[in-house]
Amino acid sequence: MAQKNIPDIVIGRLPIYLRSLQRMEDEGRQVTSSQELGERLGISAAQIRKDLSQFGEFGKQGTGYNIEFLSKKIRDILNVERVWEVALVGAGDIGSALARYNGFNQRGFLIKLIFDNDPRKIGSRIGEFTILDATRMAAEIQRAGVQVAMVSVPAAHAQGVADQLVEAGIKAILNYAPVNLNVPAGVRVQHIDPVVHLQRMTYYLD
Amino acid sequence: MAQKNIPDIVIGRLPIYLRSLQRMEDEGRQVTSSQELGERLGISAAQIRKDLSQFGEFGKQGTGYNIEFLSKKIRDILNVERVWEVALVGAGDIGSALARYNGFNQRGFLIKLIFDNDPRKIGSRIGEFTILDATRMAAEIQRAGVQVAMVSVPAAHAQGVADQLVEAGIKAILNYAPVNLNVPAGVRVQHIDPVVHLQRMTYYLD
DNA sequence: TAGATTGTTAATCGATTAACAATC
DNA sequence: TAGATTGTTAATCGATTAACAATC
Repeated sequence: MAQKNIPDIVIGRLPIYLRSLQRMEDEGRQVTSSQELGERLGISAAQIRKDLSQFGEFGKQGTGYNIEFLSKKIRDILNVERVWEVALVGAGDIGSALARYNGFNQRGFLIKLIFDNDPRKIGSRIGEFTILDATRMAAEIQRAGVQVAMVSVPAAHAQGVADQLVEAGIKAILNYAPVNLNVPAGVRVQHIDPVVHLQRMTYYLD
Repeated sequence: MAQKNIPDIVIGRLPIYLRSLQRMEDEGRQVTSSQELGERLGISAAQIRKDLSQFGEFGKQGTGYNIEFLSKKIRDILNVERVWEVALVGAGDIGSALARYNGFNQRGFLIKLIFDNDPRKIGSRIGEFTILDATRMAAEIQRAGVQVAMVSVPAAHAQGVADQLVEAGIKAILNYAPVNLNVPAGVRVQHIDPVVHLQRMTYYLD
C-alpha cells in the first residue's frame, strides 16, 4: 500500500499511533479524537490529522475516529495485517531475551529461525526453537523465504552478519549491535542501542 | 555544558557520532574527517560539521578531526565523562538481559538497583545484584540519589512505575514497556519498542 | 440547532544542504 | 606551494502549526 511519497518521519509515527489505539481498544473504548490521541502521545492534534490525511479520510467531523476502524486502517498501511516471519542472529543474553519475548507473536512477528556460531549453543533450544549453525544462515533464510531479521551479535561481527543477511534476501534488519550497519538501497535498517538513548538524555542532566 | 538552545535532534546525533569515533579509536585510527564519518553513518558531511560547530571548533582545516580529542569533547558535551548510576525496574526476561548486558558498564552506565514486585524474585540475585522489593523503590532511589532509570515492566504497570520514579527524583527514563509514558516537564523519556521499529520497516516491504 | 471535530490550506518554523573563504 | 578540509553563511528544502470551511 506504499502509494505516493510519504515522508519516512510520518511512517515512523504510525506505529506509535497504532500502539495507542490498540491500548484504547483494550480499554474498551470505541471512539477517539486527534486531540485525545495527541495528548496521550505528546504530539499536536494537527500533526496527527495531517499524517493520517496522507492515506485517506478515516474520521468523521464532529465525532472523531472509530478506534477499531482506524486501527485496522493503520495496520493495512503498515503492512502488519499479516504475520512476518523473523530470523534472529545471535543467541546471547539479548538474543535469548528476544527469543522469549511474547510481544512479537502478539503483534504479528514470529521468530522462525535462530542462529549462533558458538558450538556449545548450536543444537540447544530456546523455547520451542533449536539454535542453528550460523554457517547455514544464508541457506536456511533463503529456503524459508524470510525477509526480516534481528541481529544481536557482538559489534565486531555485526557488519559481516548484515552482509550475509542481505545476500540471503533479507530486506529489513533490526540491529541490536552497537555499531552502524551499512546496507544497500532497498534494505531497511533500524538500530536499537540503549546506551545511545541514555546518552541522549544525560545531556540534559547535571 | 548545556549552553545555548541546541536542537534536540542535534543532541540525538551526538551519541551516534561518539560511537563511531570510539570504534575508529579501537581500530587504532588517529584522524578522521566529516566526510569519512558521514559515509560511515549515512549522514552528510555538512550536517556533521554543522552539528559540531554548535559546540565549538574541534577540527583543523586540511586535516580533519583528531579522533581521541573529538571523542573526548563529545563525551563532555553529552555529560558522559562520568559514571551514571541506573535503577532497573522489572526483572523479567528483558530486565534480566539488561542486568547482564556488559555494554552499560563499558560505556559509563552502572546498574545500581534492581526492583521487582514478584515475591519469588525478590531477594534472588542477578549477577552481583539482589532484586529488591518494588515497594521500597522510591525510598531506595532517593537514598542512592540515582537520577536515571530503566523500566521493563508489563505495559499495564509502566505508567504507575514511571509516576513513582518521578516522585523519587528520577530525571531520565529509558522505557522498554510498549506504552507511551507521560511525565512532567524536566523529566526525559526515551522509548524502546522493537515492534515499533519492525512496523516502521514493514511499510516498505511486500 | 449548537457543538465538536475533521481534512486541508497557507503560513510559519526549523533543519539540511550547497558553496566557499579561510587556513592547515 | 597545492591539496584538503574546516566552520559558516545563505539558500533550499521539508515539517509543523494555525486557522477555518465543511459537516457530522
